[in-house]
Amino acid sequence: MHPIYQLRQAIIPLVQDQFGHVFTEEDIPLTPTRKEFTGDYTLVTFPLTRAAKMSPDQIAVVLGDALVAEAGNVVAGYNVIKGFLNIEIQTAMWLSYLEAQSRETLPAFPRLDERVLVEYASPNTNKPLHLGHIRNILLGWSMSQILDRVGYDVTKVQVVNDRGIAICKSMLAWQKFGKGITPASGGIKGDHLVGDFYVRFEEAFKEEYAAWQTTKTAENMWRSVQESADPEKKPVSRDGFFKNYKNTYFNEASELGAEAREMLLKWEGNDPEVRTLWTTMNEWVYAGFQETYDALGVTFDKSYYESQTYLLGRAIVDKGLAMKAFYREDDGSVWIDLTDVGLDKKILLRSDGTSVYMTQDLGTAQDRYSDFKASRMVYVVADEQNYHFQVLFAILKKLKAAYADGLVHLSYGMVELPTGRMKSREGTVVDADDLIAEVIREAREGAEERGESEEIPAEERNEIYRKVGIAALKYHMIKVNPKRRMIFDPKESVDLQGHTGPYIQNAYVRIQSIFRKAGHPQPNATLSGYPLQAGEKELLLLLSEYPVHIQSAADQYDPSHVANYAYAVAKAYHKFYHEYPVLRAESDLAKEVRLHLSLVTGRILKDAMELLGMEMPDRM
RNA sequence: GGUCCCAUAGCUCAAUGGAUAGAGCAACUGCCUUCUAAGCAGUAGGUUGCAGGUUCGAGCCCUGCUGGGAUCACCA
Repeated sequence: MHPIYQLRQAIIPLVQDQFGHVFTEEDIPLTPTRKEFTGDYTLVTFPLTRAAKMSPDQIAVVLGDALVAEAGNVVAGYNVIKGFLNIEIQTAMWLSYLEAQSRETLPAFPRLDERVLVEYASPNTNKPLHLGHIRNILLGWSMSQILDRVGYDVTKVQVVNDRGIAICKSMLAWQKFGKGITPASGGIKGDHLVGDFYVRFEEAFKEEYAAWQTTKTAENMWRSVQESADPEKKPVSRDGFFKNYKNTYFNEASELGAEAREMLLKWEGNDPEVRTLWTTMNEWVYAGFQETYDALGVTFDKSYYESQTYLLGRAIVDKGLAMKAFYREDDGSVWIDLTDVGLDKKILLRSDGTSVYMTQDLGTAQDRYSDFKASRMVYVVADEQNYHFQVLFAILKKLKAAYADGLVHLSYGMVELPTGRMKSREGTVVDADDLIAEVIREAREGAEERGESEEIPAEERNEIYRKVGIAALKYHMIKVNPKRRMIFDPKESVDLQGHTGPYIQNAYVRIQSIFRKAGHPQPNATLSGYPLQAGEKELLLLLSEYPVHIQSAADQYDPSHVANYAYAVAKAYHKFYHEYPVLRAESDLAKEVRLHLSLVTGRILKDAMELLGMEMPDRM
């Protein structure tokens, strides 16, 4: 049993008897004692001053004395500094806690018999995955692992945006310029091939548009704009005008635009030829995505495809109208008024009867609920869609959906480069596959420079480089609070030293190395009587906090809590490792205690990293 | 303009309303004949954007301001 649990059990009745104040387990103001003071836990006495009618110091002394007298098996002693009651736990408690921990496997959370669905990664099929997707994927994956660990049944889903004008552009460019190339014939990963044709389309369109701007039609248009310009307003430059006009041109005058839109219409009309091409190219993309997912070590329980869900939501519109939650305008469009909850009015059905993105999401939510009966749904989506999810959740609440109270938008900040936002037009998008290859290469070069792994067989060595490189990348992204906008410096993401994934792996590797030489600790060893030293106790106290950090990561939907905790443990272990010899410990008992500490540390590090999607090598 | 998010060391980030705000990187100094130096120890670096307020106690909560970002489509 965790000493802090017993301490709480001792404190509650004492505080009630002495001061008539009732603490619950959760609101006892008990924190780990800061390093510069002696003690294990600190009770803050200020909240008791009113009930006790005493000064904080007096309260601390009264409680300290009572704890020593009545819970002497738990509390060894105390000191009081400025109203803070620093409590020292009996060493025997810590040793038996360590014994128990090394026998158990991992922190056990009761199963909750509640399903939570996590949506993460919503790629478009016209482009390969990039840095932003990586953040999304890592957050979603680790959040799923963490929710599973604290007791939920987790279902992981992705939404694939596989339809629309964008994929038609790729298809059209492939028809025009592809000469029948396939991923196999061109030796190109499928998602990259399709992405290349998307770029190819944009280039061709840009050329067409530039040529058109020199025509008489364009010239006349520009002239009439100038003539009708409001003299009060700042004049628009010719370039500026045509930049703004680009979309209109695409929709109204462009030949390529017309062809792409025609393709989209054919797609919607189930034209066999277009559908076949669409299926073929999307399959290429999925094979490519799968490679990237494999490299990142993530899986999904189910994929939803926009082509199958984009018409959903009509039934909900009818229901909303029947419930009078929605209303119909004279032109036939359907709206919801959310001004009463501080939002705006939102359209749900256009006047021509077609639906919008929001309607589709309403339908998809309902669809998923009938698929999985999840009481909670977590959407891992970038913060540019905060408003969208506010509205979506508010609508579902108005519709009294059964799952309305369990909706969470795990909103994460956009990933930017030191040079600013990623712009596909400027070629500054960091490709996921390139980045993965780069971090693994960096891990290899780092190891070869050190020249320590030469005796390891090549195959195992490559596996180590992969684990180390991927951990460097993943840890770099997952250690920061999700809602924070992230500046991603590629140079730093391949760092292998300091506050990094490999640093944590290294602590684990040191532990495994000790076990290879000294064997594992005795499962039923008795550790009592050992005088725990400061650095040993510091490590043990930190280890004992693990479940708290998993729980807070789950409660706050923030895996970075686990990441930062794992770093703290690794740091404490590195320090311990340097300070206290294990193989050459001063006594058998000391050696046994340190082996136990190492065992529990290794287990927690490995588990924490697994929750974050990182693998541990045994050697590096 | 409305709404939401962010602002902490030169840079990237931590810090359940609790004590003297911590790490890493970069810089400098030590430590490999000793369990893996991807490590350890140390030096230096701060008016937590500004001004008020609440509190025994504020980086954290409230108000106002400044700066940055997102969003407010019959787009997705």
